[in-house]
Amino acid sequence: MSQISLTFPDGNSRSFPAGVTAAEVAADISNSLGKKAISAEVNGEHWDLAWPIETNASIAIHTMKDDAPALELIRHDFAHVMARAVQEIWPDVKVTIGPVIEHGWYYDFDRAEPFTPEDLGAIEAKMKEIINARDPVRTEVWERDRATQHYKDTNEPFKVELIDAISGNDPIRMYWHGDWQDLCRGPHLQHTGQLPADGFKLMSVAGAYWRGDSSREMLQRIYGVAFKNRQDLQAHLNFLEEAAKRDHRKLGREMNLFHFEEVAPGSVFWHPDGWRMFQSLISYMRRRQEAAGYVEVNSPDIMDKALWEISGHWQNYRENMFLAETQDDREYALKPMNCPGHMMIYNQGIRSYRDLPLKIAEFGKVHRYEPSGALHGLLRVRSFTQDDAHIYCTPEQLFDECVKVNDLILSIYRDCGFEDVHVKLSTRPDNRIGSEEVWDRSEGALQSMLDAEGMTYSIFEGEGAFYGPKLEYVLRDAIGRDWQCGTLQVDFNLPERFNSTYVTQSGEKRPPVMLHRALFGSLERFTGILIEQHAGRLPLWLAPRQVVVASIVSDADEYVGEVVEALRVAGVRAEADLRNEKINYKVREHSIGKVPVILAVGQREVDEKTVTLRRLGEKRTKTLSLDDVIADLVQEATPPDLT
RNA sequence: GCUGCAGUAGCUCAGUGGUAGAGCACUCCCUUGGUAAGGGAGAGGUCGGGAGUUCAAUCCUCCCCUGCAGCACCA
Repeated sequence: MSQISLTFPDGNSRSFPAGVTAAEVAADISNSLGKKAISAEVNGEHWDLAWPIETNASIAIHTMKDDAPALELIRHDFAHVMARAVQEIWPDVKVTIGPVIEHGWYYDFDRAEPFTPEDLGAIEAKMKEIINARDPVRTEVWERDRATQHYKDTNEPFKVELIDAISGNDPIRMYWHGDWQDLCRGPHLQHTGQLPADGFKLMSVAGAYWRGDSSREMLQRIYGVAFKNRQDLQAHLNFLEEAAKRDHRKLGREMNLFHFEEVAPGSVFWHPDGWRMFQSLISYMRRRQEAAGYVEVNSPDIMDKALWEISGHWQNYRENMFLAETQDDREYALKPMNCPGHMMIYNQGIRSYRDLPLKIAEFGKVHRYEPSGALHGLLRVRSFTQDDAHIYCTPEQLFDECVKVNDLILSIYRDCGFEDVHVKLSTRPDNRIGSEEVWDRSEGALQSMLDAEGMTYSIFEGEGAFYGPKLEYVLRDAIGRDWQCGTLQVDFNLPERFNSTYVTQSGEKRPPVMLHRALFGSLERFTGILIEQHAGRLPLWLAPRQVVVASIVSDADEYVGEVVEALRVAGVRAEADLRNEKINYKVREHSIGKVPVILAVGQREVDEKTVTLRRLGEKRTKTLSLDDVIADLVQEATPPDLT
């Protein structure tokens, strides 16, 4: 029998017979490790204890103390145990796939009747039975034909299709949890008793397309969360509860920022305070862009179909456009994007290489008929304001301009309180315009910039815009859903479609390279994310209501007026609350409204010409001279780019 | 758009085959109270829209609209 050499994390190597299992290796190291082992890492691959090792390899043994592999196994075994429970209760249900996701797993089932909340309770109970039974887990590699025939015999058509999709080189692996079998690449635990019976919870049922394809069957997906123990589970459930309080739709109501109406689904009615926050962001961005050499323009909201035919939107994007009906026989559309308007501005007059890079910016409101199911508060709307800009430059300037945009985005996000930003590079989609060579150049420009800047990013094949690849700067909402905010896109196509040119040094006409970029992305979405990020407790410069001056006794009313006036003169947004209510009541109400600073004024403050300051969320109060408070607040309310 | 769930006062929600209730918010009165709800009174609803079943529909059925969760989509 041939021998192989296994190298352990400490650098030592030992010789084992080829085909030794990870379980045998663990037991060989020590009895206790043999008992505690749950899986291994072999040459970087998560390895089932039962799998044989055939070649020289590096190996590490995992126990339940290793969080990442332990949770991976627990969640994956839960997926199987849940599927088994479902099929034990409803034998006719067809199984499909059940992967591990963040915090848990899901499993997709094909069943005629919907799962109800009561069903979830029954499934949970059955799962606990399976866990208590401590059924052994075992695995075998099967021949393709045998596996296919097996699933035909057991009437599991989805599994047959899955086997077809497994590449010829990969083993077709079967797993059993007790007598229940599933096709699975593994690895898994050793028996169902290793699962924490009080560490999981079934969360929800929702529809999901088979293989993510909207033309295929809609299955029923059951989501579960799982942790190593009851405490971790409870901590997660608490987190979700807390996150729900940060939902911008709820805070938007409590802070009286905006609302939605049935007459305009997906469009925002901004209230005075919400609009103030919105305008603070625009003012800030306007200053940042001016400092970065942009010029601001404004282009029409409604333009003739002819323009959209040139840009390609009519052919590629019409189902998402709002069309405008009029008395005349021309066809108009509301702009879904600002770029064609900017092309018209670029094309006025003759451009010289001396004009480049030309950076045209617009706070442009665009309208897109988004699918009804996609709408989501401020985060996905049908009309929104982009902090849009198009940079026209020479091919030689392209790289530097990409670097500048990247730096600007990161700087702005930092100012707004976002430190970690996920960057996605989306490459050429199936539905696209432009030659392969142009796409190569565009994608290359973005990627080389990212590499040069030392950014970490992930690549999403085929998810680019129809006219060019894009970088997406992604921020997370309160419960961990990702939203694209900033974007940077390279476009060699539009300038050609619009016959845009500039005159080079040698006097010939060339099409410029065009960059599409938005930093906030959508002001509406960014506002929503900001609210969730700060749980409504916005930094003073963004808070629509900065200070409320509240009287404690009516004898202080006149002085309250003086304090408000002094604050306003100093540029701080202040308002008086003279209502005939107790200070407790006023504090509670303005706290719910997320007013950052409450200045309470009673007889004492009147006599001493002071104010008593209370910060949102703090119990502690401080009595200070009015002048000191104003100086501090003015400083604090200054936007980060002006400090 | 798809699957499932929901829509009753401004908000949060209860309720019934015989045209409706609570708390908070709102208005008025009393109260001048020191940091997250002081007391009382009053006003407020075509029960999302339409059709059907029924002597009678907010309640049952169907269609539509809107929202929520997920999927698909997201230039």
